[in-house]
Amino acid sequence: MAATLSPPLVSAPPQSSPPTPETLPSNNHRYRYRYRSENQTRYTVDYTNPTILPLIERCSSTSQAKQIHAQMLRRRIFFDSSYYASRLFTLYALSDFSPSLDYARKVFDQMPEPNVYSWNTLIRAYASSSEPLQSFLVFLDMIQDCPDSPNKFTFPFLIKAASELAAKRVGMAVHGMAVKGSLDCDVFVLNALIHFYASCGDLVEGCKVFSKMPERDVVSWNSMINALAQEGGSSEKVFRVFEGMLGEGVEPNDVTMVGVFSACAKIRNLRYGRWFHSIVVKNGIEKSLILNNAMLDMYTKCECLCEAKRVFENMGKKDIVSWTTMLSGYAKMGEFDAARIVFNAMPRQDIAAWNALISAYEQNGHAKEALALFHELQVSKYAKPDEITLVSSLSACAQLGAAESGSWIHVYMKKHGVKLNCHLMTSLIDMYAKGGYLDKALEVFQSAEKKDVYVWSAMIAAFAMHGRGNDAINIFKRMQEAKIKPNAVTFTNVLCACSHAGLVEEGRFYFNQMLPKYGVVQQVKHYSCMVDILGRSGLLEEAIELIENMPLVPGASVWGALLGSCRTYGTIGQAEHAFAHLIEMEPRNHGAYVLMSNIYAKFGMWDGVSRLRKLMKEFGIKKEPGCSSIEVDDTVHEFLVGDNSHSQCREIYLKLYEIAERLKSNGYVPNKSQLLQDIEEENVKEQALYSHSEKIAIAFGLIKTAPSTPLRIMKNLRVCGDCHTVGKLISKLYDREIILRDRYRFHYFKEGQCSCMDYW
DNA sequence: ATAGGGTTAG
Repeated sequence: MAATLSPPLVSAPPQSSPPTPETLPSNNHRYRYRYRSENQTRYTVDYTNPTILPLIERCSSTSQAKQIHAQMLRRRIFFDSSYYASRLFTLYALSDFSPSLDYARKVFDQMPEPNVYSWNTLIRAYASSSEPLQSFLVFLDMIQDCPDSPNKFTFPFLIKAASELAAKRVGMAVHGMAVKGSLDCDVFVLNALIHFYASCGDLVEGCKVFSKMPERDVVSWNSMINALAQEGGSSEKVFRVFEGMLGEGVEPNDVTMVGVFSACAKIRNLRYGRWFHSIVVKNGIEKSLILNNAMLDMYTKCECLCEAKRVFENMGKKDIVSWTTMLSGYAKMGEFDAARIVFNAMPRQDIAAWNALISAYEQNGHAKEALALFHELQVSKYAKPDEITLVSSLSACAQLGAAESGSWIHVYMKKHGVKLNCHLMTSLIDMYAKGGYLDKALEVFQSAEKKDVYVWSAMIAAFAMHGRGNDAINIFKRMQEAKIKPNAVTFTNVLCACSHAGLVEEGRFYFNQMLPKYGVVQQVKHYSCMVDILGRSGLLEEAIELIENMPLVPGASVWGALLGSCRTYGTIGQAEHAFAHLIEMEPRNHGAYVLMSNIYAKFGMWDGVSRLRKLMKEFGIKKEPGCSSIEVDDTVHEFLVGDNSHSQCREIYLKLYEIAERLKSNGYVPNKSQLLQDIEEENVKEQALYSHSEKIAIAFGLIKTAPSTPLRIMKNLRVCGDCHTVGKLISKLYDREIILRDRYRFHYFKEGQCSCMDYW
């Protein structure tokens, strides 16, 4: 039948060619009335028109629609029957072959008297368009021009528009109008309201609507389940609501199951996940594409890749989400070979696929691979970096301390006109700070127009890691002036700043104010910061008291902080106590063994040292090798302790030798105390001192960069006492600033001094 | 005389 439309079944005269938006009057409803006044003569129209309706019903393309449209204009049906006009208009507004919503709008504006149905349809079309605000403008016109009142169909669309806009007050007003129009018993209206309140973040109100409903259908339950599933930390509630649904005998459908799987995925609950999977099978629920994807997501998040692979392979239809989910499943597990195979097998590699790989590399500590991929992406023609790519890549630079590469990305952003959102701002600040460019971090921070709590917190962290405690606290104060509410992250950074700068009073002050003044509950990490602050300044008793009285289970980080301060101030008993707790929680924490053995060595308890060493060997625990890196000419050079694999190894060691001689002739005596734990022969110790990775990196930097260029070195472990002394001396004797980032903070060596004032 | 709502990744 559709084929008979072309050529037109009614031979249309040439002047009645289909209208185009250009030839139509503009979007102004005054035209509607003009049409009427110009056409006083009414034609008799057969409202049971036998030809038009079947044509509209079978219409499946724009050109067919336009032919029907032309006929209706010519035969005046369009003007004389608001019913037929509305049927035609729906084709333009909602069908998937609609040329555009603008076009539909122009057709709408031609209708002399659009009926309620047409008004609703237009509101509906805008609600799910890119301009949901238009729904409300149309609604105002409707109240003005439409003789009939808005009905039960109008409200769900309006509420949907309010959800899209996350316009809470507007939606509440619509809710009020629905109540006034006695439409608040319509299940569609109420379901829309649940969804609306949830999308504005007001689950309480959503629950209220839900619980007051006289009757609930499957969509009501789904709206509730999905609202809770999207809210963080409500997974348990999702399961309870689901059980409530089964209890009331409502059959779950595929949308229900998407919600519950997403809740499982969020909290990685495989047990529930498998149970839901069995329900899908038992109830014969249609395994729609989205449902399959949600199951896939659940299994990958629960690290159950075999199961995920089975789902994936049994899927009839796969889309890009399916592929990306599978890909990031492998990547997050560190199975990068498998991830790459999926990546290459995908029908097309969109930016999400690249992001999945890049961020997995970055999150698993393979920052170099992440950056390499980012560079590969830039030469690819098929995908363009987006904000997520940039955030991951900047984080990779931050990890590496590769500020040169990072600032290159910053330039790229400026060149491509990427607008700085808060995520990007935070990443940039973090990258510059961790790369040793505190001033650049501050520059970005100051240029920010809008700063959210993370941007502020990142700047506090930046000052903290550079040992600038008071500046960090100042930022914290300014943040409050700007009326930004600090969160748990903010306080971690503030306390960390106090710890690095030895600000005991301030630390105590802010720690105690967290809950009463700011309503932020102290977490284990805040306690460990506090223990660190107290312990570092020798207040060990107070630190221990704090641990004993804390309302949470002291985590490994708390005991680690205590053990750390025992090295300087503690008794052997306190240290052993902390160590015992620490390895009970983290038996494979190599740092703990090294620290404890350092403490034994300090007390000259060599039997303790060898006992620990035996233990480590027995459990196969290896000391993490020291590794330092330096960025020269956009390339990150990495050196392991005692490394001799670099192509310029010979020059480096000659330089090291030269440095040693020069330092010694200036009165330097190597400090070997921190090596006692793992090397016994005296001469080897001295050699080891010269082979520490940060020294190798410094030597390399001295060779490869112009005189008086600052050197920026990144180290994976804490800097040892000897390297710290050497750093200070080199800064003076070679007239070089050395900016050394260790595991915890920065050291600025300049003219023989270090910014940490030897407090670290 | 026509009709509507809820969903997956990064």
